[in-house]
Amino acid sequence: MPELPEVETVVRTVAPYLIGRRIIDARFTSKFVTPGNRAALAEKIKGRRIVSVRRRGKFVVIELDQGTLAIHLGMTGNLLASGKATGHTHGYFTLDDGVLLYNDPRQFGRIEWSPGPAKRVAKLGPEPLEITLEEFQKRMKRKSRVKPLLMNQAFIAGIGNIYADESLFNSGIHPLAQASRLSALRVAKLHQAIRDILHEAIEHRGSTISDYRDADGACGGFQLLHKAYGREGEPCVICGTAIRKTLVAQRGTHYCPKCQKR
DNA sequence: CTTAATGTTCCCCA
DNA sequence: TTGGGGAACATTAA
Repeated sequence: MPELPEVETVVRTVAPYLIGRRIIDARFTSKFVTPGNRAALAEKIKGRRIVSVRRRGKFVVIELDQGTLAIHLGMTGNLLASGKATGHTHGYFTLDDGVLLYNDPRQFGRIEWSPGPAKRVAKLGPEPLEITLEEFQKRMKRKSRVKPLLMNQAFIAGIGNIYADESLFNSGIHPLAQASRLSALRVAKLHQAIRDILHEAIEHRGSTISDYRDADGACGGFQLLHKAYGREGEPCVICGTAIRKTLVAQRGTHYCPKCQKR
């Protein structure tokens, strides 16, 4: 569920509930979401005060007065500022004012604590909304196909399946095009398309395909504006050709066979 | 019953 | 070292 725009929306909606709060108690119930000693993890954060809540790539980074929590929402994770625990609640934080729930049916998400700065975000590539065109051009000199490269979090942090498809559609680039063989003009178009798509998706509070909700439980709205993702067989908004769906790096990939060239 | 789903990681092979 | 293919993780819905 969560790519950069969704995680950004979660951070913006959850931060006001969390900043300055003290964690009174924490409970974790999944050996997948919280590998290792879950009781020890709870003890480490019990009594800590929340200093800041930020996004890095697809991670929610919660800075405590001692240590840092890095939360990845995986495919079906939700961070909610209210609600009752269910069978899918694998993290439950009692705050001095309010609660914080981590729900995740598939349990692909992770909640990790580091004594210092979040260790998990250290190896992430640059933020797509901050990288300059020059830096982007340099990094694109790779033999990899362009779509899997965009989804590689060490290459650029925050783009997933939806926004890779949408960015490639908007720049007219075929998902199987080799990154290093794209002209400078097309690289510049892609750089701009990524920025435009992510900004627009954040404005619309992300895309809700199935599970994604913000911290208040609200759906996003950007799924209504997708031009490629999830539109197999529907007409391309530019040329009318049916959008095609194939498999690229084991992920469903949507593109216009006429507008997007290799 | 089978397939696919907003993600990541690990193993194998070239 | 880089890159591609496949599997694994757990659950639900079509």
